[in-house]
Amino acid sequence: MVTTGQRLPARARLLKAADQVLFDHGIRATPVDALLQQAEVSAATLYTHFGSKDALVAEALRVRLADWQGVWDQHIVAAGDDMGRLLAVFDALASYRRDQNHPSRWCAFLAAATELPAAADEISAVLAADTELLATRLLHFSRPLAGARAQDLADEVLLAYSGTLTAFLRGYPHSPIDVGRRLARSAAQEHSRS
Amino acid sequence: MVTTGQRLPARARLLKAADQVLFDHGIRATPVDALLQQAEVSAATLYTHFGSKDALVAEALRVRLADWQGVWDQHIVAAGDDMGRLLAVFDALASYRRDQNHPSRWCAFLAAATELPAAADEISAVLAADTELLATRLLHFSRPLAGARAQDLADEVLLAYSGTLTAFLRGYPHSPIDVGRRLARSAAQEHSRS
DNA sequence: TCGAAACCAGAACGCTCGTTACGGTACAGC
DNA sequence: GCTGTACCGTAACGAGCGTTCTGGTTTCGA
Repeated sequence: MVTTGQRLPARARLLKAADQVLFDHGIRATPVDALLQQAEVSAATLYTHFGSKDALVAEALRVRLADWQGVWDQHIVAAGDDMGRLLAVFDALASYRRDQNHPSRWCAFLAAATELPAAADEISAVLAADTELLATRLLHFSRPLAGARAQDLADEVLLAYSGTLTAFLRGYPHSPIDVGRRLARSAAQEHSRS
Repeated sequence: MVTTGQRLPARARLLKAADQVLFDHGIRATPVDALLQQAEVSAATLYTHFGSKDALVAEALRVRLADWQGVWDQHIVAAGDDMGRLLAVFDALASYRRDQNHPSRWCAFLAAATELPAAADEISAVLAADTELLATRLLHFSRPLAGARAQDLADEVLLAYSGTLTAFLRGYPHSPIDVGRRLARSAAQEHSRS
């Protein structure tokens, strides 16, 4: 969190602007000029740093994934018990969305995969990495709660999490994170009961 | 299901082609020419019938919503009990995806809203209609199972359903419909227990 | 102080795409 | 047979966008 009045270097400004504009108004709907204007950067600078709009998008997505992972980490260590660690992904989502001062329509990775179906592997790879991260961690946290059926529970929590994200796009229901957490908790209880 | 060798009229061919191509390769990624080629129709015909690509997209989405609703209807009447009616949406989804001979990446309405964020109201209205349909019906079927907390249950099932759709986009988990159904069932049981 | 590297504004290029225009053909109803 | 309607293939237009180019200015370490 840099709070000095110093201007960030051009590359950082571009990434920040991309994160702010791209995932709110839409990736394809945002022309390069809008990014340049937001970042107060010239076109030549963008292309010397990144080479193409797609490459900038990919890098912005990677940064975002790393940020999101960091926020999730914090909520995992702050959790008190096994159930708390499993459900930490929902607290992290609430925290991540609260902390970013610019809105995101829903999930940058899912949106990118939808908007750029034939995109370079670089871009779709970030969604794959996000899914991989979710699947691995949720399986890990499911084990102490569901034992042999941990995989089933992990799949269910991943679905609840994805459903929460999609609810932002639908604009319904109104507190999707609460609903998703409830859903995940009842799934966990269902598995730990048997 | 027309099985005659007769060629469909141009308007119907266009709608069919739109449904086949648009929601697989992506709406923005599919140029008008690809639709014309698939439908074996000239450009002039498209524009006399629909006026614009966006209008064709909107109409194709409306047709799709009506089709989907019809499939869902069938599975509702075929269901045997309250729980079956609530979960019929998952059976309908499985049936709908099986019956269409062309693949859909995930959900046409959610994809359209993502790809065309600033689209004419016509297009975003279809996602709103889909959400409205889901919310209304799920609330209706939740009542006999959850009574006063029917709204909570309906919200949860909608999230499970949305999560299932999103899982297709992620490519994970591998049988999202089964996972979604399990999630919805345990939510329903949780509510009927209390 | 010098020189290189980073950066700027703006114009220009080339391509894609949605849309329209043009001239011609098949065919239904009167 | 005539006429109008629906449709065809193709060419052209115009706008938007990603990318590159040009020429000049700032920044900053040696």
